[in-house]
Amino acid sequence: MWIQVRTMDGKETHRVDSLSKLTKVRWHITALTFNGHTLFDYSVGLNDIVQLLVRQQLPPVDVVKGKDKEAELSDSDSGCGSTQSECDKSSTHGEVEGQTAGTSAQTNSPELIDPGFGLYKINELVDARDLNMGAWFEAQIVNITKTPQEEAAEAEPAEEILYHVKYEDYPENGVIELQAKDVRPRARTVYQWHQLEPGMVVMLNYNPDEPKERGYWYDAEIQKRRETRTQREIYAKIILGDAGDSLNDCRIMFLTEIYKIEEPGSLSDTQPGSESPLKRSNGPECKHCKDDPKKNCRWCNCHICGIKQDPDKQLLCDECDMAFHTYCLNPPLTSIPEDEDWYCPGCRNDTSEVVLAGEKLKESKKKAKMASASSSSQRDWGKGMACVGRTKQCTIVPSNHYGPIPGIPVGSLWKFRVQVSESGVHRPHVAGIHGRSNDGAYSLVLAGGYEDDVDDGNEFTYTGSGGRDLSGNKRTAEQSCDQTLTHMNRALALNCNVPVNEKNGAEAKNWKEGKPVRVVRSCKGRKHSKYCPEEGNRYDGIYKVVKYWPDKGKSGFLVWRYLLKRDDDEPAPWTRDGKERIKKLGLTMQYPAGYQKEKENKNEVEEEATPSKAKRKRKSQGSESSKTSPAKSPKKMKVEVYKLSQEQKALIKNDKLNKKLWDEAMGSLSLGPKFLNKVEEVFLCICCQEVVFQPITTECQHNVCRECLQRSFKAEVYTCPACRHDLGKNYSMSVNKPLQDILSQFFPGYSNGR
DNA sequence: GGGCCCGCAGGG
DNA sequence: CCCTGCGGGCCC
Repeated sequence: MWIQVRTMDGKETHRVDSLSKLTKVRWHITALTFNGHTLFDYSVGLNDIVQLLVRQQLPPVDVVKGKDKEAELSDSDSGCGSTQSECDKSSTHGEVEGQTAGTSAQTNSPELIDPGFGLYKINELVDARDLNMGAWFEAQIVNITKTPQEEAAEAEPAEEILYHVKYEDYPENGVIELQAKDVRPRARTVYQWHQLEPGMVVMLNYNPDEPKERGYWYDAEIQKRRETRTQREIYAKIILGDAGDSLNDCRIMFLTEIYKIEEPGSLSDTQPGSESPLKRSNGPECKHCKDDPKKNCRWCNCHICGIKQDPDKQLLCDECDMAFHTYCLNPPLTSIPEDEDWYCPGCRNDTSEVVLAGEKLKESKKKAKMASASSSSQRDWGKGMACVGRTKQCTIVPSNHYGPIPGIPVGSLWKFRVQVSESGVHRPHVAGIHGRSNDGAYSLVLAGGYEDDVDDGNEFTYTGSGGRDLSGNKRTAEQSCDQTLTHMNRALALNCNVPVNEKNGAEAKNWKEGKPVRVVRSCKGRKHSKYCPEEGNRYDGIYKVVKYWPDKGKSGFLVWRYLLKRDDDEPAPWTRDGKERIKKLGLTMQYPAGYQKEKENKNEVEEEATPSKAKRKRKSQGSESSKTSPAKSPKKMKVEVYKLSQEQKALIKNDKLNKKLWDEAMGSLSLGPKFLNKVEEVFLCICCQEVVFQPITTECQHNVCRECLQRSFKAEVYTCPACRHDLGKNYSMSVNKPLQDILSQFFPGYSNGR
């Protein structure tokens, strides 16, 4: 188990591995610590992202008073966060004075004041980088300070100059301290088309979220310049920050607004900042109404009525940042609440669940009921695979799907049951049979849980579940009473091609006509069956129930027994054909992401702990050590190509609208069964993240579920969810039937229940 | 090695 | 919501 911890402003991210339920929370994220509560107390779950709000340690009262409170709280949404952790500031005193002086002076007296150091003057107009997004904004310097000697001494020997700037368009952010590298003279030179060359680094307008729209001003390296008779194109690498994040091959939309990056100090002897260049235009603040004042917009105005009026009666939700008229709420509020934070009805948590600082953790009802609450055991759960949850879910077929899972060949191997569950082959975590008592069983696992079962590979007997006393929060136990033909036992009986008989059992007249059961063999069954794998769990193919009958188990209690027989064209893993096929398909043991195989881990540790001289020598020689450990990577095998049936080929050809996508997918036929993963990926709906159902193929060549697109239109968003191409309010949604047909053929029944 | 017993997932 | 369960790590 791992969790990710990051601060609300995104400035600090920590990944914390190998956690367990009782791991005490003791990370020091800047000034913040938890006082020893456990992750469990905080209901931190698997792969959760934990956001911490960095709070300032309160300085003496007189300092707080003089401060602009807004400026001190980091504001992540406006995109203009401050530069450093607020809590580390110690020299707030003098700065406050400078800040206020600068603020009041700014608008009225543009006179430049030289502080005697640095490259800029107070009141100079500059461009300043926002450190969160890497974009540049027009700003003005309101003060310039040096880092106090004693603070700088430890980190960097040289003293550092801090420029205190105010963003012109974001007065609410207050004054931000920036280093010299994040400040530069205001851009004033626009390049001509013919001046632009690949390799040049310039500043231009780009919108990473919606590349065709106006966005913010980024530094970018020109990669390609193309000119035809009718159009000009520039592609550039957008630089998102000085950490090196960048976006390659971005088509630039605003070619007549590409600015030269001014060198620091380059203007100091002319009249810097005195004449203000034309204001650069950013993208609309609201992408929904494009800042159209005539539109009622539920995103930039009241989220309920969309009307702009009464801004003083609009409450901002501290979670989703939407505005709400006090009188639009249900029930309406008569006044603005006094509390510092306010959450809209959609974001508000049950207040009884919220733990305030210093308050005792409340016991939740669910946890009170969980065994761990009452047990005195101090066992530390959660460090392995015993109690983890799934990290993915199989959605290409529904959970009540009969037959093979598309893309998962016989012989597939997984180390843990949770992975088998993720694959969709056998969904329950622990249970041996997956089924529904009024439908049938979809899969079962042979794990030797009932020792009197016999297994001949092609044919095996299986014992039903139940008849055990599971009190004490157990999952298995000795047989202690009779089993009944209910629940999963009845489900498995229903697979048998004969009317169900709950008293005497029954035998199929034509067993092959029964419902198919996916069978997984686990290494645990190896004690009794040589057909079970030596390690992990293996998918062995489709079996059918030949007959079932009540029997007396070794314990003396009644159990239900089933005889299953293999009925699958794919060869069984233990046959020669099967072994060859496993090789051909390159099937190897799958381990969970990030899972370290124990043996290797141990060897590694041992070697590290007690390195003999000889070993150490060998290690330092490098290449030889890789020879001594057997090649970990399996030999690259040529995988058997995925074979399309004639019908499939015809259906693909029919889907003319998606020819390009199918060409792309077919490029992966050589991946064998993984071809279907590619199809899944190519035809994933960007909204619901499942294979598109009742797909609409848009004019911009994207595929979305009809339902998902309708949902978008209902919210008055009439653009393609994938690329934001405008589809128009009256867009007629017609399902791409050829695509639906071929997808149903690849992923049978995937649309059930959608 | 063997008993204990946890959260999770699924059905009903 | 409740009940069930052919896993699997922890701890003796």
